[in-house]
Amino acid sequence: MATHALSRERDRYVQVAVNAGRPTHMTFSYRVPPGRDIEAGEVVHVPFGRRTLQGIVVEEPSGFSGYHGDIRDLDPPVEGAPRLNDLQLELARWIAHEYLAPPWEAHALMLPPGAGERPRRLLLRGSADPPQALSERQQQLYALLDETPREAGRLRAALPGRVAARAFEAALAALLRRGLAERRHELSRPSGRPRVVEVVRLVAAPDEALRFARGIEGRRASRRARALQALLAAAAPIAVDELARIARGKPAVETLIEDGDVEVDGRGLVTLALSPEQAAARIREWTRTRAQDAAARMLERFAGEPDLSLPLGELAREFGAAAREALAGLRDEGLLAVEEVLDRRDPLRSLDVAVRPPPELIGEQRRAARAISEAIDRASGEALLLAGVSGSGKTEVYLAALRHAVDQGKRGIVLVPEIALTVPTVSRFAERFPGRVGVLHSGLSEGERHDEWHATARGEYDVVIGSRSAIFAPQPDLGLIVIDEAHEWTYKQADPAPRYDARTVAARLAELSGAALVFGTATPDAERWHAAAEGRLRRLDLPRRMRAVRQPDGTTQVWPDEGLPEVEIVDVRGQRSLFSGELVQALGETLDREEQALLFLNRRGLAGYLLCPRGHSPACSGCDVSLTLHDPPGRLVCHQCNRSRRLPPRCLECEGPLRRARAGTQAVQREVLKLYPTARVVRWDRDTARRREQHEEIFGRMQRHEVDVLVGTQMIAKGLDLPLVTLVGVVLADYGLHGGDFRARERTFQLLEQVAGRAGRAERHGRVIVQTLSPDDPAIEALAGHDVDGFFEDELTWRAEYGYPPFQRLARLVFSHTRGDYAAEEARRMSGELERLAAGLPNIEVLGPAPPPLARVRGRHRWALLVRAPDPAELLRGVEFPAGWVVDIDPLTLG
DNA sequence: AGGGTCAAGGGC
DNA sequence: CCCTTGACCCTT
Repeated sequence: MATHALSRERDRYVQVAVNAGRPTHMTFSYRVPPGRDIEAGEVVHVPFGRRTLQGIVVEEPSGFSGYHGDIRDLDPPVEGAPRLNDLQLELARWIAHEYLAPPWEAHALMLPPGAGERPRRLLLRGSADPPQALSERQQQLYALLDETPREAGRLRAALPGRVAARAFEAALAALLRRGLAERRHELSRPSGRPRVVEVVRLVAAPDEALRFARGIEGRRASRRARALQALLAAAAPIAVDELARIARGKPAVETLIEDGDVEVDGRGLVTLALSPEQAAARIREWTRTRAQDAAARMLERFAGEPDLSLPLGELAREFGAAAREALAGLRDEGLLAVEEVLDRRDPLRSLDVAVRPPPELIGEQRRAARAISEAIDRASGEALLLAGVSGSGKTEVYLAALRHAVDQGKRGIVLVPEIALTVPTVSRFAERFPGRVGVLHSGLSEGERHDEWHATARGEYDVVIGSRSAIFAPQPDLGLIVIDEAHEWTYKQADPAPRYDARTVAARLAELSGAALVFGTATPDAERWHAAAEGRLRRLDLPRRMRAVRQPDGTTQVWPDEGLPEVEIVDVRGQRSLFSGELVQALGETLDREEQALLFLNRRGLAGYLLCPRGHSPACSGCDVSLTLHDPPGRLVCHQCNRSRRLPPRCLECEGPLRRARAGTQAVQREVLKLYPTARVVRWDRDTARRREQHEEIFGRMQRHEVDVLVGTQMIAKGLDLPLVTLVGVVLADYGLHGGDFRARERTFQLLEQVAGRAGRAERHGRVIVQTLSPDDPAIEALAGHDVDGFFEDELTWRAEYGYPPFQRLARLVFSHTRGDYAAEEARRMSGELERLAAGLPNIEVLGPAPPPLARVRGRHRWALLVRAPDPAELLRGVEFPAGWVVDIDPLTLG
């Protein structure tokens, strides 16, 4: 038998990260249909159970999959589907690995906004005969079903009462079994789409269009047109009666005479009063239909302005009701075309900035900018710490470095805390890179986010400014990443997975792309301060405040300023009132000078702790961390190791009475008004401002000096420039110093230093008054001298001793369940399993289970474990976490 | 998530 | 007998 070589195609398989709803830590294998080209990074549709889901191919196809069950085929290619590039893929893989994140969630970070397709379940009425005996719930559901498919979730919500998912599924299953209901699955369209408008454009040559416009003849001649035509053709006078006969009626001729188009002499002879050209135009006008007329006018307009593109919607307004009909004819003639044009939704469209030349940098600013520029040129992914005191001109250094990057044909990403994404910050960048600044943050509409992302991907922006997730902006030719206020906690995503830290991701992205990375802050965080101290991070210092002075010629000159505001520590031990005499007096003087004051009170700590009047707080003997008050059992508990003790009746160190730490900006506001009833006092905290506009409103009022005293929590500490503020009062510095968390001191120091930096930012000298129960605390002493390095030297000594970050890393594991005893049991089981895994390995500790500060959230009981190791993720990677566990690598809070 | 399964308890 | 509810498993 004749045979030919069988080209037996070897099956190829891909691993797909599937968006399966409940996050999965697995990828799934699919066969690539023969003949299909596919590469890692492609967004695909895959069959998954009964449904079709969206997924991302995470590895190049290979000859075998490693999975021994049945393997299904990929669905046909998705038209217009996005695709991750190699860098994005590598970054996503790294995030999944580093943060134990589900692969879909890690990869989806890289997708354009709105690219997600959600699976939808549609239900409709089945063909079976109407119900026999149905339960009440089944009847209710059946009544909601209809011929038109409806989304299951909506039907469930429409049922009377709150119906649990389980109960809904059961009722639905019963209806499906009897053929009373049918279901369909589909994927929603991606919600992120470009907005297009249809515009009309000239496609013919202008003179051709004009020629065509003149050639448009009417189908039926009007009476007046006939008369004019006859006069034109005869080129001689015609008698009135004769003309009336031609025009089929005397009124037409009378109208012509009245309008002055023709003249009649005493002998009754009519002559043309118009030039032949004018007459021809009139004839055309009177013989055209509305559509023909509209067509002619459209052509004349477009011929006169060949680049014109008119939105389809405006056509009727300009050319009358027949414009559409006219357009159809002209499209058929190939003269005009309707094109879809991208209508960019631009969040900065209303931003009106004057382009400003950069100021001359001086001294250390110039050296810092040069060092960053050199790192950009080396393109080796180097990271630098720009440690600049408040007002030292960090932003100018960023701008100079960005300018250098752009001059080298590169681009930048700038991350700022969400709160700083206000008009003033963005304007500063837009002034230097007009039209070349994109923004990406949660305050944008989905459409704006979509358009900004795609504009970025097309390379339209030199600089993209955004919050945490802007680190994933698809900025081509990345040369510089700036992370402003790099100590801010908002850079760590805490809640839904992937729980990544944008600063660590940025470092990885810098390595992968070669971009230089700058962490800018007045108060570094412990990790970066330590890395700089060890030489792993190059540190650039800006130790002096700078003042920009506008010169008469319009340029800006920068001068060193007098220095940081003086910090006065006021010992308020034993004091009963909220304000010390010093603070009352300083406040009065500030108001007299018609300047502004900030009063800061850090009201944090969801669970309370105890504080005696001398500033002592009972601490855990094993963890050196303040104990947290747990009210129902009336005990003090350590949130790290769960050791607990009875409430001591008196302070363990000084026998003083112990009180619950209670704070309140509201009380501060009331106190100010009591002392100075005419002062305009405004409170700025989570209670008074939640949305961006509310923040901007308060900030705006402060800027316009409609406020004398601003009382607030950490919000007032952010890098906002308020030149009239000459007094900063810290009402009580101690609250944050004992927060039941190893990072509480660092956090408090950063906050207080930032708050202190708000005073006297312009030419006016600033004063800072810090009231405290712990004047001898090293954090307070460091604050008095603006001694950031001194603080960290002290802070890191005890962290090293007790094995906290940055010397060890932590992983936080929280299990939550509706049943408290089960939650505790599962936490104990996991703790046991981890202990067994860690046994014999050096340097790994499993702490807990302990109750987190929020031991019950929405009816679910929570228990927490802490793994302390040089790389805790390594230990956890092989562990199976049943539903209900949340794993956070490098958590910033233990809340 | 959304489908299954199984088992136990309840109303007819 | 069938519904309801809870617990659990699987999807390539």
